[in-house]
Amino acid sequence: MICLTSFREQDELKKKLIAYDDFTWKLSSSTELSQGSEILKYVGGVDMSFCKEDSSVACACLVVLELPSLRVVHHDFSLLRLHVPYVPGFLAFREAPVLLQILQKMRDEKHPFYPQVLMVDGNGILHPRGFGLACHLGVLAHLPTIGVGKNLHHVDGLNQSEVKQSLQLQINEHEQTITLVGNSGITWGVGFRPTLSSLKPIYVSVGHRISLDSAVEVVKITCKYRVPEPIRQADIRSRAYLQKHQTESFKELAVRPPDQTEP
DNA sequence: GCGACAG
DNA sequence: ATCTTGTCGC
Repeated sequence: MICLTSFREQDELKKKLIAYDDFTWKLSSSTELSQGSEILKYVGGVDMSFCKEDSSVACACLVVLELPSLRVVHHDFSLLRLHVPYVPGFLAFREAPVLLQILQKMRDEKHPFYPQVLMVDGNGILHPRGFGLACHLGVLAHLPTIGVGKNLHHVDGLNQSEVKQSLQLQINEHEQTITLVGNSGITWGVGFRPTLSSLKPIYVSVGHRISLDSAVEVVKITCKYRVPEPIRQADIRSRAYLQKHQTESFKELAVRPPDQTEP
């Protein structure tokens, strides 16, 4: 049930949104060979998979990859039953709580691989009210986040086929980007074709504490395939975890009939 | 008015 | 999100 409180919560959290670079690390490709300043090394990714038999049973996954090798150095899972439905524009209310929990667990343990930036499968400010899952999670975790959508959320006149057409017209290089400017003139994000073979673009937008330009840079250096590795790995691993623990998870998460106290 | 709408 | 086989290509 989506009501005013959800709407207001997004508005409240949105006041804390930071849409510029607010971190100390640099990309290793950075021109200024930083003396003493840290390099971006640990990139996180989150995703969730759902049970085909019961779509309320889900597995949330957090992975951390090491740059520049793109090797997975950490992963963690959470198997749970969701009680909040998916409603377009309110994805965060369904997925953010678990993802936040997994992140906090890692931070509380003072894990050495705690991510410097997190990639989220879901949009950032590319959202009807400018506050998608990536923003929501970023603000709550106080972590730089990048929104990555595999489909375009139709906002401000933005349209999937037009974006594709525009990218087609670019007879440019291999990887192609197009700035997503809506009817109002607002820049919502970037459409991006990571590889030659991927006709379908991905949609990158600011999550929290990062600029669009930096977000796109990070996406570029993490793309082996169409979907950036951190998200792709979280996707693969959450799905595998769900399948491997399918039998057990059904027992644990099964809805049992209410306890009947025998007289 | 109808349809479209991240995962 | 999930349902789904083969198939073309490096």
